[in-house]
Amino acid sequence: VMILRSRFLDARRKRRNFSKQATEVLNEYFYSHLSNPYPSEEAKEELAKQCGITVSQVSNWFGNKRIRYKKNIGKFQEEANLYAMKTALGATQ
Amino acid sequence: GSEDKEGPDQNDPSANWLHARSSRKKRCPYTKYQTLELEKEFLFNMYLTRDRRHEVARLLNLTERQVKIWFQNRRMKMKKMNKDQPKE
DNA sequence: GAGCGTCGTAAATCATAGGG
DNA sequence: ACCCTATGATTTACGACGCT
Repeated sequence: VMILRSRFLDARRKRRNFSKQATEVLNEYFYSHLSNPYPSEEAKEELAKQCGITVSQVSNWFGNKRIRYKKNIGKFQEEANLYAMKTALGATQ
Repeated sequence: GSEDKEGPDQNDPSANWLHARSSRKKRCPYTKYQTLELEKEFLFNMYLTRDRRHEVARLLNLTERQVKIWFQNRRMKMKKMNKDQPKE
């Protein structure tokens, strides 16, 4: 009974990690807008479509990313450089 | 020179984002009982009258402001649930 | 013009996924 | 199996702004 109840109450917490590809798309947006990583509603919709997730999930992702990045910039430095290089290469193409 | 680092850092990007919220109350999770009672009240009606808010706050040992904000958040949650999954 | 409404968010916390 | 970190989702608490 307790199991059933807890499952019912927390059903929405069931999750799977996003695909590698989706994470890639989100990170590309995040690091290419690092000075203001706040996508508009339209941008969120576009990202959601590209990633195959909901707009709410995109919002969650950015909320988590911003705070976790800010809390430990050092940990994300490598990732930041990687995506910065990627966009730079894309631009020079 | 001081520019031997890569370009992207330049300044601290996080300092740029949003207000550095100094004096905000730390989030304190409500007890099971408090949440349950708030949910029951919400089921009864989604909007509180002044008197009801006062009463609920007193009963649950929360401030009226906390109760007000809880209802605001709860309404937003309901809206989000309807948006994400219209049924259940 | 004080007061409550929504909207978007920060920050902490929760619950689990995933990997060693 | 166990432990630990990463990660997505949820919960408090506000600021900004709207309406009355």
